[in-house]
Amino acid sequence: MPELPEVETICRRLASRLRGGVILDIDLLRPGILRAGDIKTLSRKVITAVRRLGKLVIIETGGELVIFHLKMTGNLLLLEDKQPGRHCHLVIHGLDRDGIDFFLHFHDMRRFGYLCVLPSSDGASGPPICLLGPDALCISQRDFISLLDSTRRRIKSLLLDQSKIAGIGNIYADEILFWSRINPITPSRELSIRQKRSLYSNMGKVLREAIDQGGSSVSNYVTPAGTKGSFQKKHAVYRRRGQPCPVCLETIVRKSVGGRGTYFCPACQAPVPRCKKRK
DNA sequence: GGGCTCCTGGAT
DNA sequence: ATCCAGGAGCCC
Repeated sequence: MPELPEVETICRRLASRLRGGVILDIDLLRPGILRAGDIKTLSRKVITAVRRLGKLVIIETGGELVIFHLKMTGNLLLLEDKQPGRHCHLVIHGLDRDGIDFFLHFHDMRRFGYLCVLPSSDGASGPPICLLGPDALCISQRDFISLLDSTRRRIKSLLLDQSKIAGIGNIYADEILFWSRINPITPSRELSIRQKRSLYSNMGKVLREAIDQGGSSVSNYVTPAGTKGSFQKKHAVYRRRGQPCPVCLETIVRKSVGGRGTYFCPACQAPVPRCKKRK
């Protein structure tokens, strides 16, 4: 799915068009995607904001939070009409601030995605929002290092755990670990202090650069306008098995970590030998 | 930790 | 035909 940079791109572009607009009609083509709330309550509501939390897209009205999780293949598109595409599950029709019709389509080929309509008053205190740890772009270095020190889990699995730190997915975990020269299965607590600081710094750097590039279009991610992101052109390791490392020219390898395809440079990201007690 | 599940589809 | 896929919950 869209990860933090893709979701941030989607939210920014939706916000610029939808903020100040009003919702008129809602077509819920596949009711199963609505996980909580009543979609009809959105009729005649004014959109006050569109923001991101972790990988969630949150559309705010006067009284409700509309929360989308796009999972692997979800897309939010601003189209000219309500004609649903092959995998369209929801269309929200409204008028933007200038009185021009908008049609917000929710498409999702694999149908893992969902949405919730929750009251603004206490929606954030329940799932899915309450299940998220601090956002990867908001966490302080101090809190991040405390998190790393709190467990011996493999660093890649920890970065992917949304309840500990929200927003990083499979692409950016691999890219961040590469630039930090860290092997993905290193227990987080065993990283050197230098590596922990490097990880924090590269997390911000990689995510912000990816946002500047409109995210990564490796499969079917597109912005609400249907355009592709370009950060995939800058991937150092993700889905580059068999290709040369951009730093040392060693061959990139793929292995499974926590059930996820994991790409890394076996030279730049060699495991740090542990100090073993000898008997 | 690993494995399976929800789905559809692209690549080889 | 088989493997892989921007996620994540559930089971052991």
